[in-house]
Amino acid sequence: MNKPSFREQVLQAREDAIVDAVNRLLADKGFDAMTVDAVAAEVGIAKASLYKHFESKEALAAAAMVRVLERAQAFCDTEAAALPQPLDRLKAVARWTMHVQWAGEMPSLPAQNSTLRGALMANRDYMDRLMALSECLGEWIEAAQADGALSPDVPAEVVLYTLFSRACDPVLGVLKAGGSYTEEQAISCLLRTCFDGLAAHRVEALA
Amino acid sequence: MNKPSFREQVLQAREDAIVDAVNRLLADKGFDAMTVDAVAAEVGIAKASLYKHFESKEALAAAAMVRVLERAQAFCDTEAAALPQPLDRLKAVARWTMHVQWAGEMPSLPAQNSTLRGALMANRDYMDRLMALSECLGEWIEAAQADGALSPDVPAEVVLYTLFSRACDPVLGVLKAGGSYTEEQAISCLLRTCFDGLAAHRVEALA
DNA sequence: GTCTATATAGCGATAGAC
DNA sequence: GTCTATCGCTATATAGAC
Repeated sequence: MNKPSFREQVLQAREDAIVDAVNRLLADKGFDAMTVDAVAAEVGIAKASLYKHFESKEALAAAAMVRVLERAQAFCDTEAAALPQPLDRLKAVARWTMHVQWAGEMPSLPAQNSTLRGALMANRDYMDRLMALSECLGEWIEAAQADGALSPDVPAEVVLYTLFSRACDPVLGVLKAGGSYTEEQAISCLLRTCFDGLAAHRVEALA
Repeated sequence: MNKPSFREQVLQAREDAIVDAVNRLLADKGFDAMTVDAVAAEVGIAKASLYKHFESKEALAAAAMVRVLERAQAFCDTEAAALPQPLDRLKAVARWTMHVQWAGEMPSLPAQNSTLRGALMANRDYMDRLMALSECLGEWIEAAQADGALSPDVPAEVVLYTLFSRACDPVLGVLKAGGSYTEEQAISCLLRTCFDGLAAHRVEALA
């Protein structure tokens, strides 16, 4: 682990700026509508220079995904891990993803683009980070199931997929666009919907 | 209401075939990856002929959306309306949308494509059907809230948006691709997740 | 490594004959 | 209304000078 040279630091800073721009565009317009020209324009460099850093548009998207996965992992390792109850950790992570989405920093990729899917699954960095995060969440899910906090009717993998899906749920964007809710109101409402469902629980019916 | 001529019936049949193909491709690859050439190839006619029936790619997508909205409305007017409880009607509709998605017949459009959004909102047919369906569901939602079946913490519009969102929830596709669940198992599980949430209810904790 | 300029290809849409 | 052939544009990716 040598100390990076000044030149390497400058390079790293430039790549960070590129990933920033990709992240913004991905969150705003989506992968298909994002053009490499737009990325270059936002960073303020020529398109050809981009291809010196990343070999394809898919690689750009992968880099943005890697970084958001790193941010998620960091949140899990610190703030979420500090909570005693597994269920509360999962809720904290879900809440965090919604804040990221509200801030316009959640790069959301189309599930159906096959060339993108292929590039991502061939990307070691991306897959490793995704696996690591899934494993961390998976442990909490199983713990929450074991202590009865999570419904036994929903398999662990379905819980995991649902958490990932809710991180990109378009409902939040609609609520933000509508303008009738504060960030806290909208997120709390969707969190409740996710973990407690749309239906009333009617505990009082037993009284 | 004159009886349509034979020529008009042939035309109608052809347009139905076009919408069929568009619907399949939209469900399979999404709007951006769907090409007009592919639509023409699947129907078995020349691309130029397509443009005699629909003026743009966006109009093709709109036609597919109109038809699925019609199908949904028909389900609401018959099978769902036959159920006595508003909550059960909403669950029936949600279940129906999931069956459509499982069958690969749910055209799902990207929420972020602005030209498509503009074309849809300028399309009278589409907007009218969407409004009609939303109004129908909205009444049931308010009725279910009034009788305490739906959580009072979730605003009616959030319930509505959530139902639309779950109709396109990628989780179902992942479960189908995984191959470990039957259609009935997967859909029942997601229905439960949607209406009752991921968390356990712990009614027994009161005992 | 950064730039300008360009190669290459796919796609939406149209022209014009029949 | 259907076809073949093609236009016009855009977007990814690259060549080559500096």
